[in-house]
Amino acid sequence: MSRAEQKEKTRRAIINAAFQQLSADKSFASLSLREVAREAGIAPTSFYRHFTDMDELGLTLVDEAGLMLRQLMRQARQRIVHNRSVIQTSVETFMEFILEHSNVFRLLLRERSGTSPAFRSAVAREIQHFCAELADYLRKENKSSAEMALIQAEAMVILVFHAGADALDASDEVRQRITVKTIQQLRWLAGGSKPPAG
Amino acid sequence: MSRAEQKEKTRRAIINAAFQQLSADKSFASLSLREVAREAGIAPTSFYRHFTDMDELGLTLVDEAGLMLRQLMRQARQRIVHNRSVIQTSVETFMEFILEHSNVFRLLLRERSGTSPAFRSAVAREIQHFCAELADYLRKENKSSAEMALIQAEAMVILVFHAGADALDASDEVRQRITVKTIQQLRWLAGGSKPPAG
DNA sequence: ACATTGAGCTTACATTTGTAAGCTGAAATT
DNA sequence: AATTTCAGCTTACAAATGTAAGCTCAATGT
Repeated sequence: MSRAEQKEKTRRAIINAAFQQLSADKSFASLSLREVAREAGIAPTSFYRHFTDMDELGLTLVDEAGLMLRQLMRQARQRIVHNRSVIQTSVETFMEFILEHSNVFRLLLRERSGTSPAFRSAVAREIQHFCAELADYLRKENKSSAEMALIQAEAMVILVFHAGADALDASDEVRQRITVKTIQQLRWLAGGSKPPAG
Repeated sequence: MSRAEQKEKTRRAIINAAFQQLSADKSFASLSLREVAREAGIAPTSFYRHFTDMDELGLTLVDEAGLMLRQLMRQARQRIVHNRSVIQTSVETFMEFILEHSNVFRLLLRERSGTSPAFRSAVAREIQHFCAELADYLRKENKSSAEMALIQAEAMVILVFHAGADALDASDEVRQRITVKTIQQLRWLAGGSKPPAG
């Protein structure tokens, strides 16, 4: 294995170790460099060959999370075409998606209002991308102004993220209830002037 | 000073110290027992005369926060009677209120999706009270079902809390924009079937 | 072929943390 | 007046943390 390959592999190991340690009971701030290094299978000091800081690692994780958001968006769009209600499909897709990438979404939700300014703005940027894409869709769909569409999208994203985070800790049954609830909330936002049924 | 009085005073000193150390850049989880004790002006080990744990202190803070929510609710209601739009008055009241108790609201928002299950459920309980009261109001106002009213209230509370936390770090001008945005979002939730103006 | 590079290692150290053990002195009780 | 209680103190320690210094040795460059 080439040196560059090996280095990349270790880098991934660090990133994956960090993601793995993130959970319902463990925030990024509570991770220690040593713990991450241990999980990644390297010496604590070797960490510095890849990141100057835990903060730098954190920002990398946020970037990674942004990627997943875009992946989620694509997946949702694909399903929308040949299905029923847009909102229902989107929320259900979201719920399925976060089950596979739970820690990513918890990271975003927490660091959005977390303690590090650098993190907050990095997360804000990623979520803004996501909102902007959603707003674009809404604007075309509803023929609303760009400004209103963005405000609408932001509200939707916050609600869905929160609902998602709640759903992660819930039983299947409760998750189903959360999904229904969220769909209802989004329908109101989508413009209560429309008839309630999908 | 009686012994009981003195003890209560120290207890308050600890609680206040904790609240003071909470800020945009410092979450509860990142507080240390020693730091809090130092700020409260007592020896680290004296802390245990009042709380068995940092966790127990944290739950006390959450209770305190619940109290403030009720206070906020009262204040908002008073203003509603002799004013214009309910939503606008409420959001503006909220924004003013959190400027005075910023750390309290940050605590609630963070621990709502934070790392400790005990905290999460404590916060959830307090916020549920708040939501329930709001839902009750909405139900009477809109003649909607209790279930729908609660779902509506929950969405409103999440949006307002997030907006509030964002507003805390913003300039007056940006805060104004956030307020307007939030009012718009709540109007949609309140039932888009009504005419848009207040 | 030899020299350089650099990823990962070991060792080491100063800090900070939570908390155990036990003392003190003033308030409360008898 | 004598005794008990207990809030707060000092001292002490083990564990964990971030990170500096410097070694190793295989992959690269010449």
